[in-house]
Amino acid sequence: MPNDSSPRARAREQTMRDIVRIGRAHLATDGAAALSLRAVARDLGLVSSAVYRYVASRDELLTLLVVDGYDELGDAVDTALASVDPTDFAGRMTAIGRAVRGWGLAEPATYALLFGSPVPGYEAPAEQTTGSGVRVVGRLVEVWEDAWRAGAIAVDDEPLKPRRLSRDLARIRREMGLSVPEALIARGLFAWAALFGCVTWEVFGQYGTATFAEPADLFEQHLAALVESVGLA
Amino acid sequence: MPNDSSPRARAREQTMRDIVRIGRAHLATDGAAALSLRAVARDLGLVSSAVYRYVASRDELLTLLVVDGYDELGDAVDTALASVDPTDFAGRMTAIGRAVRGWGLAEPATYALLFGSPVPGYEAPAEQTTGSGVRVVGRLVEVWEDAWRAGAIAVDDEPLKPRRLSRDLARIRREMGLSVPEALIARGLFAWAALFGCVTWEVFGQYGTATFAEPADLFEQHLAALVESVGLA
DNA sequence: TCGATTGAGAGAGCACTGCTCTCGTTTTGA
DNA sequence: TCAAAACGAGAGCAGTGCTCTCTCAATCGA
Repeated sequence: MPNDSSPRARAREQTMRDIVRIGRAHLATDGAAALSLRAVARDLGLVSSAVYRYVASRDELLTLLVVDGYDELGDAVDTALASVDPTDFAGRMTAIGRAVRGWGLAEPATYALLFGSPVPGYEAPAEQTTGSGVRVVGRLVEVWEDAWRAGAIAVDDEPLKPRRLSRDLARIRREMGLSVPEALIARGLFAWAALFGCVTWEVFGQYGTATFAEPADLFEQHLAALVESVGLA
Repeated sequence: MPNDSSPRARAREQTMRDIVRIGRAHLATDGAAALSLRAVARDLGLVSSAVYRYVASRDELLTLLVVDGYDELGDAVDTALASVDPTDFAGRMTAIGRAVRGWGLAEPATYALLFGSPVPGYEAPAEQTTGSGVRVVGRLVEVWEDAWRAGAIAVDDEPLKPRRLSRDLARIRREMGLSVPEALIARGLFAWAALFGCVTWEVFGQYGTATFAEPADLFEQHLAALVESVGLA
């Protein structure tokens, strides 16, 4: 086993970084389905079989890019949150939404890899991706939890119907150590899915022929609806 | 030119139907990216080059499947609407939502083709797909328009800010001949994107490890939030 | 009815893909 | 110093989309 700081180990790390970098570039220009290990190898100046020393398969390269994407999105959200007053709960939620939209529009191919169609025959291995994948929703939950504790959210505190749903939500509440009521968890799950729905709609061009001078204006309206949907002022 | 009802023409139509049918089967089992003209040809008992007599390219087969999918989804929505009291506006909107979710869960691969990542290098030709693609949102608009005319929707009738957004919404209103106020158009666009966001989240498994005894229960909560978001009782 | 045109299918072939295997060469750690 | 490990190259297999040419049958006009 080579030492961690041996020339060979450092060269290996550099090659790994190059593979991810070139892979990201191909992803951005050609999309996930067209991502080719052979093309990455060519750009690296290697023969195709050589990259299999670093990446076990095309799917593993996809996993690397998935983790890379989740991390970058998480960083974008955290950066946006850094300049928001922590007691401005609606502002924090809005900032998260804007950050997700901004990153999605800037990196549509990676966004599609994370939130678009599952690549057939490929399932992102949970142990490698969930850690980075839950960062955004984690930040959202933090906002709702903080807002609830501060009494800034108006929502019913009664159990939802039917009881089996109430049980599931209560279990999630317990497992995550939350103090927000069940109804807010349900509303949070809605807001989470709806937020990405709005961003996906715009990134994938599903609005179709409807054109807007400044699409961000419409998104701000959507954000207001999202903030409203969880009972934030 | 062969007659429209000549044996050759009828055989050709049958072969076209077979191609779409087999293509749908492969789509369902292997996904869009793995859709292979050669495999379709094998299942048809033809050599690969022969199917090019019917379908110009793999992308054209995808287009056929896109149109087929939009039509099937539109039929599902129309069927669901047929058994709803037309004056029950919230019920109509709920029925549309349930139909979209039900179809998406039943046909995840086709759903992914329509609402997931755009296939790289492939853009669905608008002239062939938009006709079927706007059916669902068309039904939604009908509900909101009817509800507004019946006075069943509570929403501000003042122009939205900024003015450039107001102009765009007013233009859409004029072009579609709507009587609903601008704010309701914006809320409708939100509800549209959010609805498909919720369905996509479930079809693509983005809820992750959070499990529900009956996911439909959660979706019903989401539907309530959607109905609420457009100002319907 | 006959000849020309058209459509359909088969087969070969090109360039590409993911991936495996073997073969030398270089670097590493004991 | 030397065996082991890592590395890169190359060949090869099976699959892909797509094009080209060939043959044969169906169709249509005169």
